[in-house]
Amino acid sequence: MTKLSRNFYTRNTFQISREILGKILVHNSQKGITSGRIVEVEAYVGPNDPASHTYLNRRTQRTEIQFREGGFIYVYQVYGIHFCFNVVTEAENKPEVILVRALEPIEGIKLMIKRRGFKEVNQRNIFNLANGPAKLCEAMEINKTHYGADLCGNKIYIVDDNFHIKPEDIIASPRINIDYSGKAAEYPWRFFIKGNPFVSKAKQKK
DNA sequence: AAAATGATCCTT
DNA sequence: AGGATCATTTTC
Repeated sequence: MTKLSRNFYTRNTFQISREILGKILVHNSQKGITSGRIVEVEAYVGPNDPASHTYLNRRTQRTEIQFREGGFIYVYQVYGIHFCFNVVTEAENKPEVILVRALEPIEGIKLMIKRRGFKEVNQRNIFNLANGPAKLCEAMEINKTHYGADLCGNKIYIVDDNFHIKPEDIIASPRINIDYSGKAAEYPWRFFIKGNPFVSKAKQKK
């Protein structure tokens, strides 16, 4: 079990996207520890990516953290209701991120069930705990207060437990819900673990 | 100051 | 297929 350090994050976004699958996201919160294996992500590669919040280098209060070096947390709110958790990648002034879309719950399942507002711990609920970007934020209790936090710290971080995924078990497909971005909507920049039942319900190839 | 726009989820 | 529900950004 080793915590990923700075040099893991300050690299090519696509390479990290593939390598981060199978790693474990941990939140050491006041109420207890929750963790889950990352099974689905999407790459957003900045100035040249019409689907990215930093397309054409758009720099606002919201996107500011993306311009830092890799390893920091980018949290944003969508639809006024939900939060999405992203990992900042690459070197300073290369505003790229990886959106974490789904987790396979590992630790603190009872706490996650509670945060999600489910009544009981059953298989169906466990599958629905974190199989979507906003769901995992609720289950892990990640919100705006974590904007800009350092993944190299002790609160929220990612660890490697030597879980191995064969390269052929990583599926690349188009990203979800970015129809507004024209041709970029077709780019295969969503990555998930083949056959994993915790991947989000969005259209999924065989 | 006001309008438009969602990197979603849940229910019907 | 549609409603919830509001922060962030853009436009006037």
